[in-house]
Amino acid sequence: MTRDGTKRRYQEIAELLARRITEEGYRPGDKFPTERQISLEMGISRSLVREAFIVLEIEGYLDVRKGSGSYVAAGEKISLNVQKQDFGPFELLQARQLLESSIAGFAASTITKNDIIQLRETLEIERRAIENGVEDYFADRQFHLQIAEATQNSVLVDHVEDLWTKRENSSMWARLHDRIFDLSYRTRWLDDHAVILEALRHRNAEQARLAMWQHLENVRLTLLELSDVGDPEFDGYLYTPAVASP
Amino acid sequence: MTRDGTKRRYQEIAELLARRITEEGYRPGDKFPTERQISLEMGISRSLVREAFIVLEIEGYLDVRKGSGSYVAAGEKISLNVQKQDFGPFELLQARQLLESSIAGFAASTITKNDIIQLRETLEIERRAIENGVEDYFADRQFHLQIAEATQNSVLVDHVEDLWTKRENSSMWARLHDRIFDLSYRTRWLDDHAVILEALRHRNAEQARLAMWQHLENVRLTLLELSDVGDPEFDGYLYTPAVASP
DNA sequence: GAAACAAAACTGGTCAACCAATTTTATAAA
DNA sequence: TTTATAAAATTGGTTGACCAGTTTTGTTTC
Repeated sequence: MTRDGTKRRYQEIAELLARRITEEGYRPGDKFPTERQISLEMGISRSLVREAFIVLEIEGYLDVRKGSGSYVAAGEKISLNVQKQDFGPFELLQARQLLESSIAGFAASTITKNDIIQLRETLEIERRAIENGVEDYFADRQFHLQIAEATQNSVLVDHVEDLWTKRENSSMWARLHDRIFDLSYRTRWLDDHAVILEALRHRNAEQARLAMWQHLENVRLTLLELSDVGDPEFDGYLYTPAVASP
Repeated sequence: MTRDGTKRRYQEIAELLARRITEEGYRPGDKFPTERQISLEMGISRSLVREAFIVLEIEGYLDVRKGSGSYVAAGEKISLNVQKQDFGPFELLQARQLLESSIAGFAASTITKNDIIQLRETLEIERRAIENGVEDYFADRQFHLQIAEATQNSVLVDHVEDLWTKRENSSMWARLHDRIFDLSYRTRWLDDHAVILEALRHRNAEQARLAMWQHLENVRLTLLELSDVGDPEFDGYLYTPAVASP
């Protein structure tokens, strides 16, 4: 329906045809008249019928096959694939390993003294959080984000942000959350961060790339360890391998 | 999706446009590009765009008004996301150079024979398009996307898709569009693609990484050349350097 | 008669041209 | 300057022609 309440042409035709399917004894798998047949029958162009068919396909009434014809479907609604996706933690880590290590390497050539100072402050926040037994998800996230920001490329920043958003939306990761922050792994990861920072400070791209890779590899191994304790829900996520070391 | 898993064309386009609406900060009431604009931009007929618009209208993304245009509708699916981000072409290319070359390198270790065949087909579509002097934005996009898909990591696919979405939404890039597709550069880029494909076929990660880097460097140099003809609007975009060769 | 192959007649897919409603711009009158 | 009105430009709406896969049909061969 358009705003003023009038139906668009294709919508009208689609409703007519939908009624035909539901009220005239069509059953799933039955062949429906072709676009040409209906256009002749209704005295309209085939394009209009085609548009109506698209509606019927989306609404789950029809299954349209090129070269063959259209068939009555008994299906659920087809929906656009744009809603939030749920990525597995290992797939995510694989992607981070590949992308963030490249970004860290690049950042080594663009990083400023001020960036180093800010990273050092973030690291200190992380250290104190662990010391006090407080959760520090935000600082962890910020550390990685600041490295992306050091590239002075907003596209890269956007992508790293997206990686963390995906992680926050990952149902599997949410399930692991408690196990992760409960343990001493975070101390190791803090050391990892320090190594990365040192590499960046020396503007050593190769070393920064490797340090970031190793850090995420450590996270990956931790997750493997944690998810291996008998939770069958992780089947299918376990076999995503690490990317090769840079 | 049809029964055999392949998406119908209009659906592919609809998803592309839906992403554009949800992820690039369109707000209810905002005017959306016209059917003609998008058909030109994508190098496809308006009929295809029109079919995609019908899907978007049904799904509640768009409000289509005859004689006036299409407007973003106030539906649940519209994200409350803030302002539209407009990335500069050189910043985008820098990011692509860094990310896509890494991805190409990784893909060299995961690619299958079937992937190679499909890439070869895409390359052939590109070749024919150039031969006939026809624009084929989709094939170019698809080539890069297929490489990401060869990694079998949906996060990486998502990120490459996002890079192209950002490009489609880049106002600067839109301004350059005509100049780019008017020239013989596309032939060189086709050759670049062939070189990348060869490297992937030999499963040579180092070579694939380099070939992708070089390809995007060529695109970057072309853009530099085109934007250097006296358009003052490109100030500020010109100084984004290439990332170091891998 | 059965199997293999070729051709032709279907099918949906894509396109460019034209139609009709709306918006914008130009012009004239107040 | 403001308003009214008409013309032009821009938008989505509709059409018929042609393209590209499928299915059916006809022919050949054994």
